[in-house]
Amino acid sequence: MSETDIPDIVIRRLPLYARELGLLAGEGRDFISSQELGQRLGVTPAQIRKDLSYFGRFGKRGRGYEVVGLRERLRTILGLNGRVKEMVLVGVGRLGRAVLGYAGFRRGGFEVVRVFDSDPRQIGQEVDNHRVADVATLPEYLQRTRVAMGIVAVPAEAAPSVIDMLVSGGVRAILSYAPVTTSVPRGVHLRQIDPVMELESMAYYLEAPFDGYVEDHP
Amino acid sequence: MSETDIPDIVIRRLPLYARELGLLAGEGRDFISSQELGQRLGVTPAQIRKDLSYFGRFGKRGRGYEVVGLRERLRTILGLNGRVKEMVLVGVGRLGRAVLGYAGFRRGGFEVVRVFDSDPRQIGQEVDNHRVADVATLPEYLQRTRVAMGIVAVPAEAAPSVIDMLVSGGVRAILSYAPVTTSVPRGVHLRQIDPVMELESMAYYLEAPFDGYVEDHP
DNA sequence: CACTGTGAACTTATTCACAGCT
DNA sequence: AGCTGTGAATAAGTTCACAGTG
Repeated sequence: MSETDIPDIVIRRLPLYARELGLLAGEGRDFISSQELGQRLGVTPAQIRKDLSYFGRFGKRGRGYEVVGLRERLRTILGLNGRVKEMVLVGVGRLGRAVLGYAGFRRGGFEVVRVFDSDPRQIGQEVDNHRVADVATLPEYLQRTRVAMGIVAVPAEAAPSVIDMLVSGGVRAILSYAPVTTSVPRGVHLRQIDPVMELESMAYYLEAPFDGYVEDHP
Repeated sequence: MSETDIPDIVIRRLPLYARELGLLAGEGRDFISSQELGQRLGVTPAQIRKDLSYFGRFGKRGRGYEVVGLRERLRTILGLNGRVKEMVLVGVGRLGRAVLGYAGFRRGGFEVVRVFDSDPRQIGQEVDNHRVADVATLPEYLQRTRVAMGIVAVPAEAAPSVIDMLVSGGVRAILSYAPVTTSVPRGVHLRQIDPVMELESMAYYLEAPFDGYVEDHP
């Protein structure tokens, strides 16, 4: 059972489960059934059980899942129980600074270890305890350190070339905030966060603001 | 053909198409085939054609799609060609301020029209040209203005109650940055942005950092 | 006996493949 | 000739339903 035969959509739900189990642990809860966990997450119990079954048998029949234990298992599966995951950040404009200051990364076990920018006015500045490095030094840095994750917070125009640099440098997981599609080789994982696209798609449901868009159907 | 029989997954791709068409228009491109558009977006041409066919026949056989025209059509379908979409923002901590300062919303035709917080130290302050209002006044404000979209940038603990207030006030599209699952009634659309979850799921692919997670399989 | 784990059934989504236009 | 638009075929994902078990 190699990791690649597990659907990505399943992998993406694991952090959701882990997150909720963390909350449950905080509430002092010992066991939880797929039924109740599903209710809290808006997911069917069968889906949770099926998802977990890709990785093993973690439940106790008649009892459910041990909250802390399952959370640990999931974090181990995700590779999150080793040391902090180091990331580079490219772009320290408004957005990059917000990312750098976001405490959630640190709390989740991710840490920005070096920040880069191409703007001469930024390079050399101190931002949130990081000296901003010239993006020209990024390849050398990646070569040397083998950092495997990167965050892209540069304008759309700059994003493709930045992403190329990251990929060439061996970065295999990239989170991009730039509103542009960029292709990456197989084996490299790129996730985009674009709040505007989320809003745009929700706008569709606000009302039928148009009528007869099918008027030219035969 | 009511809007509700179009799969949500199709609706979510429309902004992606519209975004790319905007870029193409900027490049002065007149027509594009589903083939080439698909290549640029990492989507199959058949998928693009099928998606568009839910709404009408927008292409010219032998030529492809008229770039500006299709973009306008898509934006109209999404309800984005009317006036600016007004939103409330709840939470003006670090994250909320970053959201407020993000120029992409304005560019995309979305505007934060009022900001709220529960922290007495924030209430009354001026943030990015907005006077921060007490979240206690949110219900009254929604009642009066009928603003239909909201952004939630409060800590996880506070998010469920804030989301409830928005829903009660008639907000039907909510973008939440809080790392917590909250259920909303049918008809209300909630999208969550959680960069940590994205990173966590990508971490899985970084390497097989574990071996034998199936050791207790039969 | 209340739950999990899981094949089988079903549903949804994607891709194929080609007729039909321009 | 080169593309779209679309039913039909295929693939992927979800849910059912129930045997098995602590």
